[in-house]
Amino acid sequence: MARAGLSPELLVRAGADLADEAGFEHVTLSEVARRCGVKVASLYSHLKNSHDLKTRIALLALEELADRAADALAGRSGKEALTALADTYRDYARVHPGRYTAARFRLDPATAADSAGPRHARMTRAVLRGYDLPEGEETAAVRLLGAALHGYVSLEAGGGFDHSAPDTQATWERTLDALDSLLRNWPAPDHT
Amino acid sequence: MARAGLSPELLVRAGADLADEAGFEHVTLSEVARRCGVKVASLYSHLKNSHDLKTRIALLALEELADRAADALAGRSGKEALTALADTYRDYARVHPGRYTAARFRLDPATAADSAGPRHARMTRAVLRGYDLPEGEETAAVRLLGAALHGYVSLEAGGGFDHSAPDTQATWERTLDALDSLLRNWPAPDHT
DNA sequence: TACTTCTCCCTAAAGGCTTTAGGCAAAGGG
DNA sequence: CCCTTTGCCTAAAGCCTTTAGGGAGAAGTA
Repeated sequence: MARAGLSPELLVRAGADLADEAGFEHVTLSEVARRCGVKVASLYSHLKNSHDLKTRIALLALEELADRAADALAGRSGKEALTALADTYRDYARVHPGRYTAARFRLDPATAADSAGPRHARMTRAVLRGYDLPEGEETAAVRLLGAALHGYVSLEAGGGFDHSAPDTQATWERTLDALDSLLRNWPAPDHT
Repeated sequence: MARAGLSPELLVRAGADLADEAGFEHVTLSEVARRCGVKVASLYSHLKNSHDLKTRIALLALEELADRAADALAGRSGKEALTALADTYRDYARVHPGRYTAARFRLDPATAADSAGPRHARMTRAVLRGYDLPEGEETAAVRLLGAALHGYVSLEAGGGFDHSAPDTQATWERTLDALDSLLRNWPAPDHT
């Protein structure tokens, strides 16, 4: 039998491409094997199981996304940085919808800690450094910003905006304007 | 054979409960049949197929969520309304995580149009009526608000906030303060 | 070069989920 | 009371995952 030259990296890449084409939920060892011209059982020498494949695709996506975000952020601050980070996420989700979904795959704590996840958190905090938020408000702002960006991108990808009127590019720009404005005018805690 | 008294409603309810217990991605006709004390093939008299079951669970969740939101919004406006709507979503997602996930299940356009989805959109717009947004900015605000709320709730549910410091209740309240403030001070389009 | 060892991919098989086809018996109308 | 309808069943085929065990290249050693 001619050797196919499999490796975890090759399989993960094939799985990630499959995710982008067919959706992350359709990523299957069988299909990956088929695409690599190999029998399913052969994959088990390189991957623990199906969950392992999905985890590795998630790690790949987080890494790719963090690399792009880091490039986009270099040398920018304030609204420019906000826009750069946001556009990076949105563009990635559009070009690589399956990978983007994979990036949300739930990882166990140890794996998550070793992933590029923390890099993403640091980059978000770096963007916020361009705004001077009150002491102790950073975590709330990180979460709001993360939520708004992820929420927008995932609703858009999920077709949630398909049946309402204005094109999503316009409302995306307004969303970034609004977030920028919010960060520049972060409200004091409301004690009513 | 004693009749089990199946019906689409019964099966959908069983499926929704299963989703809440095991996660929407583990909802399976086999498991639903098992829980109803019935063989799998029997389900096909009541449901078209597995996708049909998931669709119906999604419709149920959207409906339940819209009913609760409508109750919570009754008689409120401004920040009270915003908080009521937001808390409804968050509480529902915490008590019924599988149903909440199901509510994001992608529906075909015709089904979506007939679902409670449009009610949700109308309620969000109703909340915004309590703020006077500039002409033509409503859709952007609807999307930002929907994105922020869904994003927060889904990141929280997905464990995205598990490994950072402050408790999520506090940052949730700050998030709502921030969104309220943003809606009260919606920025003019930025022509820089 | 010839032999050994290891690695890689294969076949085989068991178990789970989905879906369709066809049967039997309980419910319910005439 | 019969008979039609309906509801749940058995059977079977197809696809996916996972484990066990085998054969043939590739690589190291003499």
